[in-house]
Amino acid sequence: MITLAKTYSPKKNEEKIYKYWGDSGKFNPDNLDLPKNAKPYTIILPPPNITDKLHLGHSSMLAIEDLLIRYHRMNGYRTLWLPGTDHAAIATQNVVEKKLLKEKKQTRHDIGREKFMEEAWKFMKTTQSTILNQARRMGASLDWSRLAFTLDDQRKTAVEKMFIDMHEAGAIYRGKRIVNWCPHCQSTLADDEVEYKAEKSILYTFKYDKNFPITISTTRPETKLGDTAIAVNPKDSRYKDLIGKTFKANFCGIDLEIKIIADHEVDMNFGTGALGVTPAHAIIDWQIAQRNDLKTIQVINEQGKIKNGFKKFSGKSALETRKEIVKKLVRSDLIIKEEEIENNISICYRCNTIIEHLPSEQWFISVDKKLEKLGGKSLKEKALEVSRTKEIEFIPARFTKRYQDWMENLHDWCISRQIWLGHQIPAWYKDDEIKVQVKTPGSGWVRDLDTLDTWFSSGMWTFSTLGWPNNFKDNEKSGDLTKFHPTQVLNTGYEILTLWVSRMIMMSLFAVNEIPFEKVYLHGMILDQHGKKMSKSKGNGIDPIEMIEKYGTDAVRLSLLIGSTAGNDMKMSERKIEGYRNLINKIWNIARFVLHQLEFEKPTSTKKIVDLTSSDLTSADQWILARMHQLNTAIRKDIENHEFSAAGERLRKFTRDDFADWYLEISKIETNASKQIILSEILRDLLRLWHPFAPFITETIWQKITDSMLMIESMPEKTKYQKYSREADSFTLIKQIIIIIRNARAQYKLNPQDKIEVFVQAGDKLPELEKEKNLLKNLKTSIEKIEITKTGSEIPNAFYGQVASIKIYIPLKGVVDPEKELKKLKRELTKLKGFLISLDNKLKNQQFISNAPQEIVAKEKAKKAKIKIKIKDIEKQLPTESK
RNA sequence: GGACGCUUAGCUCAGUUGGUUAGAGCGUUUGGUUUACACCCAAAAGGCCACAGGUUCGAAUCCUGUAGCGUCCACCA
Repeated sequence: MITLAKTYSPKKNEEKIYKYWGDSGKFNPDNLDLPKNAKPYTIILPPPNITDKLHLGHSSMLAIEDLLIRYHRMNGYRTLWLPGTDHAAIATQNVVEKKLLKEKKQTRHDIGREKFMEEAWKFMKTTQSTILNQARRMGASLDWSRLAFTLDDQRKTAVEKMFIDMHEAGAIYRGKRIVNWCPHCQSTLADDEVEYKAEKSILYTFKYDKNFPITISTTRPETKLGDTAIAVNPKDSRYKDLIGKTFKANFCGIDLEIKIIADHEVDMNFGTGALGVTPAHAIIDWQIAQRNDLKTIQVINEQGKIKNGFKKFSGKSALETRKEIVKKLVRSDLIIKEEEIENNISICYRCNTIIEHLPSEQWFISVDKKLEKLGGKSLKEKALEVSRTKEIEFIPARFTKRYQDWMENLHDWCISRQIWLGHQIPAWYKDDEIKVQVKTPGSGWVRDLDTLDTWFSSGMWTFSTLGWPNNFKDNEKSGDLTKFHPTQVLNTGYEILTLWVSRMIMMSLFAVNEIPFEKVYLHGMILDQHGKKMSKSKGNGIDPIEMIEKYGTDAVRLSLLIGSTAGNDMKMSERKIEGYRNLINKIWNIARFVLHQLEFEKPTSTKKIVDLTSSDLTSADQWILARMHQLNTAIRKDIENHEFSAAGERLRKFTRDDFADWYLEISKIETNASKQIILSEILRDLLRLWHPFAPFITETIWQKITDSMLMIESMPEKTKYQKYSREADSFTLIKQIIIIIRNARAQYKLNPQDKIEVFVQAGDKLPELEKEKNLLKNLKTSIEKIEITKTGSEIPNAFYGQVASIKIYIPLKGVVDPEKELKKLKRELTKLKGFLISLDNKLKNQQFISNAPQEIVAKEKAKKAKIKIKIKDIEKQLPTESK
């Protein structure tokens, strides 16, 4: 006989179970016992940044993905979940730099590139092992044999090949552009790595010098040292006469040559309607300069200081210079207005330093260039096409629009970064020559010191992890790439939809000529109980590992899976996790009861569920089997629709309300021969269904009752309980009677020892209820006397009672259908009634059809058609369900 | 400035093509130690579905507007 401890202890079992799974090798799809044509199911884990340990957001991602993976593995798919981590370039470099400064009081420049990288690798190795261990604690069934890192050797080969290929195809070019420059990180930033902070700044309205004919406005007077033009709107009558002329000006001691030009981008209503054009330090100005062939004068250098050649300003910081210039302008009486305005300043997303816009030589990916490789389409066009044709589906669908809007407005992507941590760009320079290749072209050639944007390597993630480029020769896939690409789902937070997802789509289309994934499931953020973002600095974070220690992994997983829907944020609290710990314990006790009650020995049943006939079954048996059928089919639908919360709630409802609270109670009274089969089979199938949600407890119980591994068992057959799907009537009646008795008991405030008499008017159901009389009496109802008759003529027709005894009269009129069936039928009848009324009205009012707009007529027609079909359905049902 | 989302019980949220009386968990109150479980069981209270219009026989659900909250994008000299 098998016994279980009184409460389930996650701590005692989880590590053991995870090791058991891992040792079996079954995380690796190559070790699964599958037919050759088994369909693939692949998820590539979005690689967590290697900067820090995992937070609850990662746990949520792991829970969702592991659920999908386990579900599909149990449904016979060739299931691969591939783990990895991301070197996160700037982010990690900053962390390592901070650490270096704190521990050794050194900067990266003090120790040099090579030494720094040694430190970085040491750091990354430690963090990686922390992250991977955390993933294991979450129960993630990742194929560790395929572990990848965005900066490892295999990925290095892939990244270099990609760069060279794209350069050859003309998709990568080197050019001078205004870039976002972080003076602290000493690097360029991509547009979406720049953040904005609302701040009050002063808008100065002034003239360059006394004789200058036009007044301009700016919040950054120091950049005006590099002005080469003033742009006005061509429609602006105030400046019409000046357009085309060039003026000399002496701006705070610096000589400027200002051309007056017309440009449609200029807003006539802002400031004076005249824009001082500083081509080197503003993006719009740069564009205006390009259009009008203006000179570019760079004022601010890479350190955020004024460049040489600006006399006394040279070498001073931008802010200092601004103050001096303002002072000087005031003294010369050139300032016309100073007003405080609310504007956004750009800051670095990593270090919050104010960004400078500088012209710089950088590497770019061209998103608009038509590429031969893509059949004459540009990366942008291709990436839009796959979302428009629904080749890639976004869940929830509303994110399709966000993706497309963003894609349409995408500019060329600057991919070079002046940092050390990352993939060094495979480009070589000698005098004015550039060669793009990995090995040095010979003596005198110097390699580009820059590294690639971190999204360049993570954008290649779906195929670089599956063996590209080795597995891709002559446009033919081989190996893992054939087996597992395109992947099925990418599950990630909506905040990196644009940052990452879009890049992956472009890179995959270019490299392997196919989409990287079929579906993008976007999950929300995990917030604290007040709806605030969890962050280290606020100290409001919940540490997943701490919660796992306290409540067990299964409870943490359930708290993340149930009660959250795609694309929506979720508030998390410890109390929630505690609630699911209780549910986990309930499952444990259900198993404990089943094993104890039936003195269950393994292996057992000779007969199977499908062999049972209705003569073997009581009404309760039939009812639970019918409920089980509903559960089994609905769960599949839920998971396949990515409605994990609904699936979990359905399971909880069945497990607790139906199975534990009703059926197990009844099995204490009824002891027919089929009980053992039903109890043990439902227990087993419940464990299977729960497994993707709560893998540890289900496997722990499974190990007690079988010799196999639950993780690679099959889900219960879809049709397993089908033959019982319609046999739930009698027990539904019993449930109703008991609920009425319980209500009466509460209403009359009876004590448990108070006895009651019950009279049931059963109508057609008399024979069935007579059979169940015993069950009714024994189901903790304290019924002293029960009388079931066909009609109510010889029994009292009202409640009446005294303190210690009460008689309850329960009329059951005619046929009582299974709740759901009845509800459905009634809904249809209501619709039918409504339709007839509306049809009547519309016939009376013939103008409707002729006057109504086309789309409304069409809608009406569709509605009618729909209802007509329903009427047919009802007509089919009515004879058997007659009233 | 542009786009999107949210507003449902005290709290956290479901609510699937419009359809009898709007659901769940937690919390609260009441009763119960019934031999799987107090990490339990039974029951009760609690909702003008943000507001105002509209479409419809019928609206939490569809449309328009308003307010509050939130997210993303762009960035203004």
